[in-house]
Amino acid sequence: MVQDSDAFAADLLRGHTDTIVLGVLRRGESYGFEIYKTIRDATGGAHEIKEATLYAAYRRLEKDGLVESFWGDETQGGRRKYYRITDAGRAVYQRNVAAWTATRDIIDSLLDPRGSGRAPERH
Amino acid sequence: MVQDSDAFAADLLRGHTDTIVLGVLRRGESYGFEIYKTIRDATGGAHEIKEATLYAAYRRLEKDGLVESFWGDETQGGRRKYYRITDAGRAVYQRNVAAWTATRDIIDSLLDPRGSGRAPERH
DNA sequence: GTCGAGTACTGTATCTGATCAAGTACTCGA
DNA sequence: TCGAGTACTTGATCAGATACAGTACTCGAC
Repeated sequence: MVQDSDAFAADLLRGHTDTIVLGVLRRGESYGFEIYKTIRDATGGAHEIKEATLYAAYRRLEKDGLVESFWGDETQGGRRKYYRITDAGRAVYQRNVAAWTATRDIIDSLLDPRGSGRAPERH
Repeated sequence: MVQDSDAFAADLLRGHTDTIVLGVLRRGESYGFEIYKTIRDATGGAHEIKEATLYAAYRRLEKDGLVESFWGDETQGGRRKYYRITDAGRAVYQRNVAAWTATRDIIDSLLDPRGSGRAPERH
């Protein structure tokens, strides 16, 4: 959809979800819902990455060996599945950040967003 | 796919295609293949937005009234379909650039790409 | 004079990540 | 005990991107 952009259009983050999750886990292990809240808070409460999207990403990342999971030993109460980034995950993360940086600069140059507080083409 | 990122992973630009096309047309009317070449050149030859993707975007944008098209009067040779951004298109473009800027900063803050040549968190 | 590369546009089928919608299950404070 | 919040899961569906294929014209090379 082209039109709406209340705060964010639907899937502007698409394709970056895995990298974002790796970016959160790079700082330390965490569990599913906490990662979700971290991202939600980072987006200023506009939490446009939905739970289902993230849980799908966790599975994808684990299948690819980029994160590993284990159940926390919450003796009482709600179970939590923790995730930890692997070495392979860190390597992919580095590459994906580079890809993001390049992509970001390309879009910036094509959109030329004046007044965005950032000067394009300065180096 | 998480893994590969030779130059760009598959659809990192996803969701931004329409905005990018509007960004090109904002500078002046153009025809389909020329827009394609403009974007391809901007990406340093790594043309990750495919022709079919763009032609699909043109149709979408026209359907939504954000661009209008007309056939060029190439008296000799290949027909060219020209596109011109409409007022509605400019309005949407402005909003989408704002959405892009916000999205970009969120991803930047989550990825914290040090050494990207850009200092996060400065305001 | 035709052959291939490049230009230029189109259509259809398929893939994949994101989302919707719903459900399960536990905790804790009112 | 009831509702809100925490925490995870699954299945169906959507839409944009891509693969693949095709049509048609131009122009330089051979």
